[in-house]
Amino acid sequence: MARRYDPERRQRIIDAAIRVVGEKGLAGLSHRSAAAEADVPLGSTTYHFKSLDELMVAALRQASEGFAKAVAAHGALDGSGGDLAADLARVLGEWLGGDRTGVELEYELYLAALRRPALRPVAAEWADDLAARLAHRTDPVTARALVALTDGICLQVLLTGVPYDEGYAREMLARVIP
Amino acid sequence: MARRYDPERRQRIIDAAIRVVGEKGLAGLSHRSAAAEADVPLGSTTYHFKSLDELMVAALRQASEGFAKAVAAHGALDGSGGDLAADLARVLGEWLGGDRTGVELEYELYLAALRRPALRPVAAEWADDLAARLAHRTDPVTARALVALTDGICLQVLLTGVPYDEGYAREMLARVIP
DNA sequence: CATCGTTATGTACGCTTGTACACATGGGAT
DNA sequence: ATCCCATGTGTACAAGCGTACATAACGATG
Repeated sequence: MARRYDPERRQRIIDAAIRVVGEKGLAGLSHRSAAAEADVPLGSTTYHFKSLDELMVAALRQASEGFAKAVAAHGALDGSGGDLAADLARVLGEWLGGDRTGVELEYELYLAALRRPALRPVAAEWADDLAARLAHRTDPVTARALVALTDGICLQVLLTGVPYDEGYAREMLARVIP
Repeated sequence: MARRYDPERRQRIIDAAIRVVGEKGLAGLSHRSAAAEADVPLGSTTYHFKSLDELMVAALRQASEGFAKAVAAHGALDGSGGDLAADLARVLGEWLGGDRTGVELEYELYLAALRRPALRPVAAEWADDLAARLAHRTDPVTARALVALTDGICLQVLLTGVPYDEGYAREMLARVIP
């Protein structure tokens, strides 16, 4: 048989699951679809992830961590001075500008977390991470409000099809910063 | 046979679908679950709603209209003077305070629209309706930002389990109002 | 080399799903 | 009275699902 004793089998399944969610949505993720995408037999996914929730948690956690690292690597939010609202608006623009797979995946996580308690810590973790990052440049209370407004703006863009308006976002974010 | 030629059959199915979504989530809605809840045979739901999307749109549209009417009847946002931020924060508090079925259903609709284009007009309609209502007390641009911040705050409450803090909401909403 | 536990694989079972379709029924038009 | 057609009903089918499980293959350990 091909590819037996694959030391990175589990990781490859997670990567495949992320691709599946990105393409077909969370509802399209199953043991079978992940297995097909990863090119492994069905039994392999059920072995590494006893329940489907387990696979979902692993995939979504890795996806959101990946995003967090991308933002961190970008570094736009790390500077201690300057215009925080403008920086955040620019990061949002870049996030929403290119491939939206990551964005949609993030909010799909939100949606799923509403009904699946197992995912709630993952969603909360992501929001807390961004809030903590913002708290370096403002107070924690304001940071949380910025996260909330950010979420709302992204949802509006994703749902209405209206293109992202960086100037508008910057102004509204600036209003929240005291 | 019982209850043949039921003139409100279609309506009863929609009501049942809303109850199903409230209890089991959007993922739990199927022709069969709605039929069982409405106490009608399977063929009846497939007759009145050719596709499942059709049933979902009908149910969620009615649910969001119901919410809009409830807010309108409350009248807290209609006054021309006073503290808009406080009023909005209070309405949110009442919405989030009691039975959260309606809230969860609303945001389930919101987030599900990300992947189901059929639902997007319904979600956009709901947001536009709230924005229009707020625009009576402030400018349209600010109104949209208030909707965004509102959405973000609600999501944070729903996803993190942190109790709703009306004072915090009022202050952050007030910052957005110029 | 023998043994053991981990990892891998294929298959099977029971269940739910969307959808199609043939048939029944009765109200309204003629 | 008769016919038509919208409405109602039951059943069947193929597909997809999660999960369980018996078996096989390997690495490590003795």
